[in-house]
Amino acid sequence: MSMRSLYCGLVTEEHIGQEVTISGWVHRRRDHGGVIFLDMRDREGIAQVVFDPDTVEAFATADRVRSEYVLQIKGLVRARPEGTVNDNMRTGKIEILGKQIDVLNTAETPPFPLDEYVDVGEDTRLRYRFMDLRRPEMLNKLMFRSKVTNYIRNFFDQNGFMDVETPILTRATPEGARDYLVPSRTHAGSFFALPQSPQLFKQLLMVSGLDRYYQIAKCFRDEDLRADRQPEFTQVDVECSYITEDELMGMMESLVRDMFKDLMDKDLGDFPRMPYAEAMSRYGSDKPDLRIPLEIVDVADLMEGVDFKVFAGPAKDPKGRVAALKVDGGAELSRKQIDEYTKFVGIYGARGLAWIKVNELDKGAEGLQSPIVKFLGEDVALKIMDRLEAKNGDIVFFGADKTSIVNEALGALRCKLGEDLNLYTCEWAPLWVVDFPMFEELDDGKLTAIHHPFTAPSCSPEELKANPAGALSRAYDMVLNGTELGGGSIRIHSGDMQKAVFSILGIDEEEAQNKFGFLLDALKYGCPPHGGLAFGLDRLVMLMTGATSIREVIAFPKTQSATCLLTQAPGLVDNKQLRELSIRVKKPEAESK
RNA sequence: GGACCGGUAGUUCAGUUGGUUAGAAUACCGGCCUGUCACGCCGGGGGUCGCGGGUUCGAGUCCCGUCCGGUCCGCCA
Repeated sequence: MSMRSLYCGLVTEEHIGQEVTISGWVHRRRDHGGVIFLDMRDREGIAQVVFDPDTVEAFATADRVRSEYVLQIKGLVRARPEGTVNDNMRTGKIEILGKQIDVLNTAETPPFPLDEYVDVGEDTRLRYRFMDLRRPEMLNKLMFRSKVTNYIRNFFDQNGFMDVETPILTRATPEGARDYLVPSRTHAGSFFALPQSPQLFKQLLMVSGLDRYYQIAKCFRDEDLRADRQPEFTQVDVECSYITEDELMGMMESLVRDMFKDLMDKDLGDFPRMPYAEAMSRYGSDKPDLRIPLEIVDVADLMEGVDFKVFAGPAKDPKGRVAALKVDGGAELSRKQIDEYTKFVGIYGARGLAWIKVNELDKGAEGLQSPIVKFLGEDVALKIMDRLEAKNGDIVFFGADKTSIVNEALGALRCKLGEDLNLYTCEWAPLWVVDFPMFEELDDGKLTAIHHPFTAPSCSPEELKANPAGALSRAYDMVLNGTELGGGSIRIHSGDMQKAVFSILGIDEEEAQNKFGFLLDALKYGCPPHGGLAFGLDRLVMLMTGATSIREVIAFPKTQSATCLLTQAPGLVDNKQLRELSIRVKKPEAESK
């Protein structure tokens, strides 16, 4: 005897005339005195059950049940009487005439409404996440996520990839993000770290000859949170032996493209490839949102003799950039809006936001409205308008500062304007960003790896050592709508190259041996050329579902302060547990519950 | 570490220049109602105004501190 013959949401006209058993929650109860309607809800949707006073016992029970009671109902599927069809419901053409109700469980009044008509605060939702996930909107996102992971597993399986689990208890990595640490009981004073990614393990699997590996892997980083960053998140982790960048990018691109086609009927087309330098120059970002047509244009060469103080920036900096961003029709922006954008670029370190409104270009500089034209000189101002192909009604914003500040400020402004003014030219804009530099210079002059120190450069160890700052890497990032979806590279498979990179990063041989000895060892024993990539699964599903935060596609996410409102984690532990781990906590009050 | 926004009934919110007993909608409880579908009508109960100080004759409102939630900067090889 089954508790259910079919899901509420899947009752259709096909079942008319059949006796069915459904089980689910009371979504809504409408009591008309002489007739009672119960909307019954389960994972698949909602069906209306009608109770007639003639069925005395069931009617009495229907009178008594409340929201979110768990019921098993036996009844007869029938077409709704004429004029009572509800076209807004998938099951709106039918109803179930209730014959028998079993109350499987009662429920207290829900802490917040489970319908779509009220936006409940996220803290309340997270405290009662088990109720929040009952909402069809949330259930649908989790069901979609499951479809995505299933699609991914199928894809890799069909392409000859092996799913291998790598350790969660592993070693702290000295570089990169802050580690989550786990104290070892059996080795007092020593700690495991949770993996920031399975990077080194998957490379070792290539040394082992697995040839093609993938894993849907949990990763952990103890850094501050954002809408698209959680301390534990999921990566689709991939690594292949004997593969080129082109093959790898092609395969990953087809995975994403096919998935969008099959799961959402969206055609992403071919992903364009853009060198890092071009992305930075045209969009001020290594993950440009190509839905927005605005571009950043250099204008420094037109400004010989101009005093750069007009930009409220520093005197002309040899490492600096002077660039402009033209917005079609932007002359309509009010002074107040421009002030807000000025404040906005300030977040990124810009000391001001110069602008020129193009009112009547045929009047020459007279037709320009701007606080800076008199400082630029009319001639220079017009040359800039000419280069930007500005026309009446446009506005041009300027950035002049250190290159990184100009890029970040104008890059962010470009995205902000795109959103505010709804300048999007398409729904989906994927691309590959390629030809990343190997290293980036920090303010103290030291070099740091842009990707990670296992990324292969596109030159020999000798060339790398001769000009590390100029070296490009064999790395690639997949970007969709301004979000970095995944990144990867061809890896270093020779010990000499690996040592050369460590040395450039200021890691001496002893330190390298100490921290990465197992990798250097592995490279000695015949490591095949290999490369791979990792997708951010949460971000991918976020974009696919239109969610504005990855918390919306994670069943039990953390708050911005990295706590769980549902379980109250992290929590204090008993002194006994601490003693077993040889740990003493500094603050006395934190030692006891 | 920093900037900004928010915290008032179960929920979503309003609350004027600091001034009577802090309101609305919805949810909840009771009553009525045989075709609703966010049913409707009548009635009722429900408040640590996040917390702690301060100013004041008087604080939801002003000031200081603090906690919580969120967006962002830093951070995230």
